[in-house]
Amino acid sequence: MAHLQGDLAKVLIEREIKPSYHRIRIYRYLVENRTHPTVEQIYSDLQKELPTLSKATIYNTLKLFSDKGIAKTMTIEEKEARYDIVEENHGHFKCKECGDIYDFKIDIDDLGTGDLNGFKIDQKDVYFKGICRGCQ
Amino acid sequence: MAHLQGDLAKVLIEREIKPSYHRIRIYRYLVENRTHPTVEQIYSDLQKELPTLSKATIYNTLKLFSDKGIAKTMTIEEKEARYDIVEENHGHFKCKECGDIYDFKIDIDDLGTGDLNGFKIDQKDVYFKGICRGCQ
DNA sequence: TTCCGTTTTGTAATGATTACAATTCTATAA
DNA sequence: TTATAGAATTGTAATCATTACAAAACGGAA
Repeated sequence: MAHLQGDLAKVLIEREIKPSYHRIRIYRYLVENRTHPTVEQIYSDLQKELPTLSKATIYNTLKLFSDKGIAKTMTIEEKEARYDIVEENHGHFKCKECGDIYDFKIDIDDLGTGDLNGFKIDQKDVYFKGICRGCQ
Repeated sequence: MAHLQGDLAKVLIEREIKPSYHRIRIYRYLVENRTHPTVEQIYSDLQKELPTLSKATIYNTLKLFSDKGIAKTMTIEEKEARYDIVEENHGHFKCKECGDIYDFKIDIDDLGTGDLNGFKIDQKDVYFKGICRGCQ
């Protein structure tokens, strides 16, 4: 436990992220709080110990983490909702480059319901992200 | 084709949606444009033919359609992004009632890559929605 | 036609996110 | 140790999708 900060710093360095103090603390927060926190939550919790922390830093840092692959955003990365006629058995692929969204066939019901016993599942969505053929 | 409006109206009535003219036109737009349109796109396209159409109506109507199950929103219904440490093989279940998000085990790589030949897939996300055990 | 409830409109408010310039920090070299 | 350059952080203002809400328009029943 004594080397926690150091261990975390190592992870950042491996991913080519300079381990500044704030970055380490934000990363540590994510590791210790597996609760899908919002920026707001991260901010209000960490501010108790880091009074000068600003939201802008959190946004910057999370964006950096996402780019480097050690954290990810849980929305499909849209601030604008998009709408769809209800239709079964397809997933959505979003190209990071051109932003286009492609449908692809997938049997979503093949997905087991995992360990969701007793849960009522109304909707199943599968989202992939990457680079489409045309943008490679 | 002559009865298009009427056919669409029937679908709405089946779902207990009073088929007002604007509602039919918005539904028709979704049926004819399988392009995951945004509210902005729906608005600017439909406005050419329906000059008095307002965005508020589109928001209202899409919300109604979603509630009645004939359309769906393609985001996980959050305006606030949530963050996650990168970790493999779990999906996210969001309870519509309490808003909590649960992880569940799933082998996402079991999902075939569908017909995405030549696409580079960086990230695969599975989102379920419904009612959790505690809220039933 | 009149009336009532529903739908639609327009605008103002909200709230997350981004942009950006100014400030602070950090590591390295003199 | 001090100076300096580049990176990180801050704070605030701007942006933009979405929601709230009251007023107006609409539509069907009597």
